[in-house]
Amino acid sequence: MNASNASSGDQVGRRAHQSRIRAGTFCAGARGTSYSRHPRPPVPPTRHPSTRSVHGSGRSTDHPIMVRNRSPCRRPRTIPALCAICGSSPSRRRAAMIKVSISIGEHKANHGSPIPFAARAQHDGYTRRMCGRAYETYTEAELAALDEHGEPPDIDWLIPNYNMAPTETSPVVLVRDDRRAFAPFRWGLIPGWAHSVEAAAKYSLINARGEEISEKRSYAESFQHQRCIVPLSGFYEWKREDTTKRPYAIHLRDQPIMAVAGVWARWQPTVRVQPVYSFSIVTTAANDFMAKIHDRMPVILDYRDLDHWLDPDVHESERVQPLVRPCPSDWLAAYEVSPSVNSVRNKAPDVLQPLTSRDDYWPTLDF
DNA sequence: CCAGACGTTGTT
DNA sequence: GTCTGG
DNA sequence: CCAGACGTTGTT
DNA sequence: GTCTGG
Repeated sequence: MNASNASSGDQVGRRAHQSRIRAGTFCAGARGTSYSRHPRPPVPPTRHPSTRSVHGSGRSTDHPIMVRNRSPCRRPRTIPALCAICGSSPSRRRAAMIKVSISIGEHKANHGSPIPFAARAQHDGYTRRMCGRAYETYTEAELAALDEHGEPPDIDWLIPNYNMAPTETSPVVLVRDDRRAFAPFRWGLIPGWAHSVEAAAKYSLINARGEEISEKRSYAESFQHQRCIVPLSGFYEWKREDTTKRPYAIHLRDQPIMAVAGVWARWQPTVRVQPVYSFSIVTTAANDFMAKIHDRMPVILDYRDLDHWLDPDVHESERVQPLVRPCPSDWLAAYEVSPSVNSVRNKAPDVLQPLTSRDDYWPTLDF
């Protein structure tokens, strides 16, 4: 039986799927989940993807009741002690300090830059816009292509994810005890020395620029000793034009699985807690095909290079770095999808449906 | 030496 | 505007 | 990547 | 853990 195809079982399947994802454990027992190779998603329901409510809380300071009702018991409104530099509230600073383990002094010291605040926000650019969404619809049988003996892995946690976002769990392939192994890792690298998962997330370690990965403190160790493959059916990329952004699904023309280069890490704050295994996707400049959509792309490896990439004994940058390059353009194809994929909450297969006809499908042969 | 950071993309 | 969570 | 939150106190 | 900045 095929859970993702049965329309009556769709709701149930989806709910179970989501709760499994929410659980966020890396060995969550999603037993016996199977799905077809190329699921035929149901017709997309009409959606209003990004209708944002603009109105405020509905309570303003000049609300008649608020003005009239000045009982003597009421405490005068006090202005919270906002940071004079960044304007952050005490609670926000406290939260930040707890999470990142910084002191008040550090908080203030962080404002040492001579660049005015508004400009600094852009200059420092703690924003995240990158290769940040993917999908995984392959089967155990298809994963055999990544196995060293060409055998399908014996795993019971493989779940289709039509809209995979950072913090979610993905299968990775790595070398463990001298052999390739499949394991469910969290997307977003958490280096072993990170103070917390949240603190690591602040640095947006979901992508590693391949050009400088060996020199970055957050990645160098992983790049040297802990490389992995992230098997993706494809990934989403948003093409920006003027003020619009339209999502595309990008996939291989000839293979159901792209072997994306990744690096992984193990994080274990104390011996009492379970370690968290996580990964980051290595990115590189866009090839000609991808450049039509975006200027960056994940490193997609040739299957013949998997051993080389995964080999923990290969640690010299000169031997690994050559693999970090854009794949040939003619490996790829793409098509536009509905903006419903924008929301990570939309997990149903229909986010993969071509937006209109196949007219906007971009086989590489178009070049 | 110690303290503190450790990142990406896109846009300016 | 900026940060967090998925 | 995008969407959505962004806060406190005191009481259950 | 390792590098950078003061």
